[in-house]
Formats: sequence, structure tokens, C-alpha cells
Amino acid sequence: MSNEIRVRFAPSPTGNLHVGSLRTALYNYLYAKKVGGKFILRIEDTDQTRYVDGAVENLFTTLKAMGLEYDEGPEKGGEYGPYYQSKRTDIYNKYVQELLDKGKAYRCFCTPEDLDIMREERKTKGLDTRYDGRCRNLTEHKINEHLENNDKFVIRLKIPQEGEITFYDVVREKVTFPWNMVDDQVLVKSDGLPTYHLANVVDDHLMEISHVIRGEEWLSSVPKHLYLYEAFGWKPPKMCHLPLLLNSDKSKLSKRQGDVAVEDFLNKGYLPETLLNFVALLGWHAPNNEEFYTLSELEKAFSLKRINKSGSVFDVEKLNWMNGQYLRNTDLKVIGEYARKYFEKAGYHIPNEKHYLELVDIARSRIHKLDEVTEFAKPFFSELEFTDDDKEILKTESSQILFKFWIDNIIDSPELNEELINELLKRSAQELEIKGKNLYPPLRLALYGSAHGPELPTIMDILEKEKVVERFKNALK
RNA sequence: GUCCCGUUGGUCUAGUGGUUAGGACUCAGGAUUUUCAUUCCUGCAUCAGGGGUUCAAUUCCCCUACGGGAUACCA
Repeated sequence: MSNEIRVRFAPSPTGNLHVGSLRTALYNYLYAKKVGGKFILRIEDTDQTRYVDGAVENLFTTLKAMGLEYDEGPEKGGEYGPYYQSKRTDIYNKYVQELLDKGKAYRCFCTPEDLDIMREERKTKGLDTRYDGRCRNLTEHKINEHLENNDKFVIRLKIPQEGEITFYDVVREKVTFPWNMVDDQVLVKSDGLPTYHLANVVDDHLMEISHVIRGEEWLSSVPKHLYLYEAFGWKPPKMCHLPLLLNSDKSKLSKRQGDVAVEDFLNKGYLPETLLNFVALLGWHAPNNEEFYTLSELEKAFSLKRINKSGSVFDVEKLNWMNGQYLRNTDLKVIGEYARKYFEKAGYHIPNEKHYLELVDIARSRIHKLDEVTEFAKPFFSELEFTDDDKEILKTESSQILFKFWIDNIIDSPELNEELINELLKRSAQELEIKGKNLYPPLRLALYGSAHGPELPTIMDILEKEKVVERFKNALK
């Protein structure tokens, strides 16, 4: 075994990538980068019944969108493949046989129905629901009888029945479990495929994984895994169990309370940079007050030792705020590229690049996510709609005088530029004696359809002269 | 039920055997802006409770409460 740091992200392709998984992937990635190790992707697809079409592809594209590149894994290759567990069945079979030979595992011929009854009975007795071990000591004769009958069986791990196990977790430190609370875990299902527990241990060993960094929901499985390492005579990797991401009611983050798939967040217009930054800070923090990090800054700042123990609520309010910060502080052209698909979706034909960027710029300080980006562009692409209150404002005598004045002064000028607009604004106030709330709201209303919104010169610039005149004329009626 | 893990404002968090317990989001108020938004400033609010140990505990130990996770031929 080398001293190289090798970590893995090992999702099962059962749907879209969950933000919690994203954080797990990110922490693995960051740790590898930090220490100059390798980041490996392994697909844990041992459960055929949970196979979801397209999930693997979705995983690849999402990781790519997030900029989390792996050193070894599917598509990429590596010396430790294959990286799909479904392609490693022969390997697992070999090791299970070894366990059987060593007496560390045994065949169990109980049917699922038998087990249901057993658990029910144990429960009514106030016991835990572990397997009661009735097939632990089947005679050779009995086993052969079952085999000759072609009876279905699973292979279970023969867990010690007394004593306790203590191990050290990078995050939790010392953790102890009594052995009599650990189940004789099924290692191989009756379909001949391994369970996560077997596959994960065999693969982590064979792939020379040095640190297992995964969610806290796995903490209680560690004794089984460690026992497996011991049974094989292997050195176990360091364990590192991350605190969970929580709903606002503190339960494990789930679909019930909104979107949890990275893809969903991306579609709503959260930037990948925001998501990464936000999720990095859920459970980890540098010793300072810094809240904004690029990926490469995270690579330098990250450390396993500073991971928190307690779960963190995924606060969408703060995510929104952070995304707004990214929207405003990232180069306008970059935001423009991210925003383009939303304009296409809205069916807004983009007149020219300069105006397009002005539209994006108007929106970016007023929105939190990019799916709102066209909201402030709408008045430029569709007919204005006025409420009764709006119409009252447009109808007043001073508004009408104002509109006439502007039309007269714009119509013959060669160009409608900011200089002219400011001059006319000034003259409106001086010559017409229309100022303040009799000046700006009516103008903006006539041109933009709302008393609030972007600055007048910006509106007029995007509208261009012809349309400005047209809208003033409409307001004149 | 049983086992395991956790607990600094509503939320994310920094921090320490002696601090006015720091920052961010949210919320409230104010300033700037022709308006909205942005931006800036100010304010509200926290060490779960009870026992120890100690000159001193938010910090160390124990108990309780609460929260979460695991209890599958799912991962």
C-alpha cells in the first residue's frame, strides 16, 4: 500500500444528484486537491431494482457543470477499474468465498417472509430487529440439502456476539458500538449481487482508498465494515462522516420540502459557483469570517479537521442572497452567457449585444436567481399594460404637456443620447416647471410601464428613439 | 423500542478556562439614489437545562431534555 491519499465519491445512480451528495463530492474533491491526492468516482449500482435510466449521465453532466473533475472513474479510466460496481461481480464472489472458507460469513436460507415474521416477533418482545442468527450454525448436511433443493439464499456476515468496537472518526473522534447491536449484515443478495457493505469494503481496499468521506447516515454501518476489513486481514481506511444537510424542520434534507437536486437549482438560475460556495460552508468553515470562495480558494483553505459535527439547515434565503451577490459581482458578460437561455425560453429576441447586456445588468441587481432575469426585460418586448392608477397619472395635464414636450424635442434630433436626455430632463424642470414626482414617474410609466424601475437614460437607450416616440405618443392618446 | 451521533441568536457559523461572545443571512430603522433595486450605516436577538471540577466555565466531566441518524436481500 502506498501512502498516497486517495478518496472517492461513490454515489448510486438512483436519480438526480442531491445537494447533500454534491457537498460530499466537493469535500472529497477538496481534500484530494488540498493534499495532492487522487479523487475517484465510483458508481455504486449494485441494486438493480433501483436502477434509474439516465441517472449516470445526469451525474456526469452535473459534476462537470460544477467543475468537479475526477482523476479516475468511468469515462476517464484508471488503474483500479472497472469503476462500476455492477461490472465487478466476479471480484466480489471471490472475496465472499474467502469469507465463507474462513467461517466469517454464512449462508442464510431464510425467506423474506421468514424475516418479516421474525422481526415482528422480536419487536413485540421489545427487542431490536436484528437477524436472530438461526442459520448461523447450519450443519454441512443441512446446507447441502438446501443447495441441492436449489433454495435461494443470501450470505451474511458473522458478527461477533459480544464485546464492543471502538474506532476513531476524523469528525466524530472516538465512537463505540456494542457488537450485540450490530446485525449479521447481508453481504450477497439472493440474486448473487453484493450489497453496498461488501462491495464498498472490497472496492475501497482494492482501489487503495485512504479516507472514506461520506454522510453521517453511514456511521452506524462502520462496525460491519471494520469487521469486514479485519476478516480479510486488510488495513481499513480512515473514516470521516460528514454532518447531514437538513430541512428547515431539521429533518434530513429531502425532496418533500422543495428541490434537492443540483440540476433543479441550476435550472432555476443559481450559478454553479454559488452552489459550490454555499454548500462548502454547510458543515465546514475556515477560522476567519470569509464567506466567498472560488473553487481554487477552497482547495487551499479546506481541511477535514474543521468540519463541524452537527447538521446544517439548508437555508434557501441565504442561498438567494449569495446568488444575488454572485450575479452582481461576476463579470457582466459571464452572467450574460448564463442568462441567455432564459431569454430564449421567454421568446425574447435579443436586438443587439449591447442592449442585451444592459437588460441583464438591469435585472442582476434586482433578482436572486436567473430564472427571474427576464422579468425586468418584459416591458421592452411586449406592449405596456397600465392599471387604472397608472392611467390617472398619464392623463394629468402636466403629464400630457410633458409627453408633448419630449416628443417635440426628440423627434427631430439626430440621436437620442444620454446627454440629450439629461438636458431635456433639466429643461422639463426649468421651462415646464414640472419636477420631482410629476416628472420622473410619468416618464417612466409611459416608457416602461411602471413608475419604478431602471434609470430613464437606460430605458431610452434600449428602446431607441423610434420606440420612445411611439410610446410617448401612445401615452398622449 | 434499541443503538449511535449531535446541541453558540430564527438560520449558517467564529471563538475562548477570565471576551462588551465576533461575522453573515433574515427582520426592523436610517442614509444615498428622480423611483425600485443595489450599496452603506445602526439596531433586535445566542452559549438547551441541571449538577459537578475550578479562584473562575459558554469552553472540561456527568446527568437530563431536545434534535437527528441507523435499525432492509436500498444505497
